[in-house]
Amino acid sequence: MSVPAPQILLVEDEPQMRRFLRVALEGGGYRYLEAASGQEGLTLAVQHRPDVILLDLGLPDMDGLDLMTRLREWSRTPVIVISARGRETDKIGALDVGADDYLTKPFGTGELLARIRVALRHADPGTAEDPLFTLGRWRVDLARRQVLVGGQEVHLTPLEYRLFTTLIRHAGKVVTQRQLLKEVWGGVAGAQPLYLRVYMAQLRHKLEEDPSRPRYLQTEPGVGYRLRTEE
Amino acid sequence: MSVPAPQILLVEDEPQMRRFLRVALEGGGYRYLEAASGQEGLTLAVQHRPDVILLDLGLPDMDGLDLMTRLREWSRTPVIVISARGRETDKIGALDVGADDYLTKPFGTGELLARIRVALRHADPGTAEDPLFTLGRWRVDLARRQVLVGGQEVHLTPLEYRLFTTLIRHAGKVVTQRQLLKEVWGGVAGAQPLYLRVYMAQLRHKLEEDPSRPRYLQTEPGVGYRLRTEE
DNA sequence: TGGATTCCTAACGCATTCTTAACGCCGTTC
DNA sequence: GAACGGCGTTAAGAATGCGTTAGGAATCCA
Repeated sequence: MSVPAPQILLVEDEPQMRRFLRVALEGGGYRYLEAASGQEGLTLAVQHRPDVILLDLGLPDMDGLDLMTRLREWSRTPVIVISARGRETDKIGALDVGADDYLTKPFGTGELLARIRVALRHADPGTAEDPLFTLGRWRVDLARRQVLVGGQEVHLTPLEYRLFTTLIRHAGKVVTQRQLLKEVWGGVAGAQPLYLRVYMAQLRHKLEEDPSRPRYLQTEPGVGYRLRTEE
Repeated sequence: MSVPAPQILLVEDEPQMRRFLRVALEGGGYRYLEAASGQEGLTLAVQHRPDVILLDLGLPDMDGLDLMTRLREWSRTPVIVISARGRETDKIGALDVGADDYLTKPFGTGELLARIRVALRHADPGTAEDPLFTLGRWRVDLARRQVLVGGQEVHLTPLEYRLFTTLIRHAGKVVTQRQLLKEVWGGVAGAQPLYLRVYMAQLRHKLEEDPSRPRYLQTEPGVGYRLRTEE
């Protein structure tokens, strides 16, 4: 399952710098967006909600700090300032109105990309939802280690849970007994096919509507088991 | 009602640099803590849980990147690297193992303080959000380190509080015993699952209505513990 | 330095979970 | 149609893990 690449907005008036950074950013695997003025920068920030903003302070139409202030009124998107001004008061001013980092030109693209990774790391937590596996009335939250049947939580023992999630990982496909024993019991000697029968029965009792006629937890006689995914 | 000043841990072997930064940090209104070696730094980080860590990479007893890696196993405390090494590869390496910022010596104290403010801003995820965690009759003010049960304040020892807030940070999810031991005891060797049983029992006695039938502080046998969030 | 708090550790009883065995059912084979 | 193999079911003992208590060690603070 592929997540779209993070999008970077560059606000910079010098065409030469834009070309340079465009190559660096696209080479780094990011989606790239550019604005040549502060006004355009704000507009694009609203429209595209980039994941990181690179901001040159020396813009023709408005002061960079003003732009920061106006941006921070509604957005907490990480901003990395890139500037030719290396004076300490410039840095302090930018950081204190809400910038997250400050790079003085000239800088290496490697460092810039590393600092972008830091910014993305900061923005990330809480953005991602838990991946859910759903099937019929079942809802499995692998991150929470939680199994719901029709909204009702069902408690699974460690072995039951491992057996179940192993089948989920190979959903739709037949998993051989040998493979299940290896993945669930960890290749410990003495693991017998009998275990599978016992625990599959327990899973069916806890999860299936009619355990004697399993709808999803199906047996492939002589081979193994399979989690049926479609009706 | 005043919140205690943020605490900064400086890990730096040169006494001269320590003196200089101590003055700067205390002058900036921060509580100050120092370590002259990497080992001491890790120990103090575990014991005092500073809000920001300033780390010199050139330590005598261990490599700064190793320290970063070991710290990141259990903590997300912002780390600002201060280093005499200004090579780009040094910066990239440090940032990619988890550092949040990289300052090359010499630097101005004004810039350092501004970057500390940025780090503190990042660590406090909800300036506009609710710093309160509520669940049932519980109210936890993470900023003030205060726990209320039905309006009544309940005193927790440092370890109890850390264990509790660790579960809160992963609310709803199962936290494995290994992970809890790492995050609460700081990966110190000798931490045993027994500790968890003892402290979970204490937490339940202080927080749960019926400690023998916990409603929120739940055990996942063989796996870990979980703070239940929904009824 | 003394007192109080907090932490670590051991021991015991209880609950859950795992393992193992016995038995019944079903389909296939000879 | 009897024998066989594979599977499901149930139950009981064994093993493991968990909760609880308490006392001594370590630490902190005045």
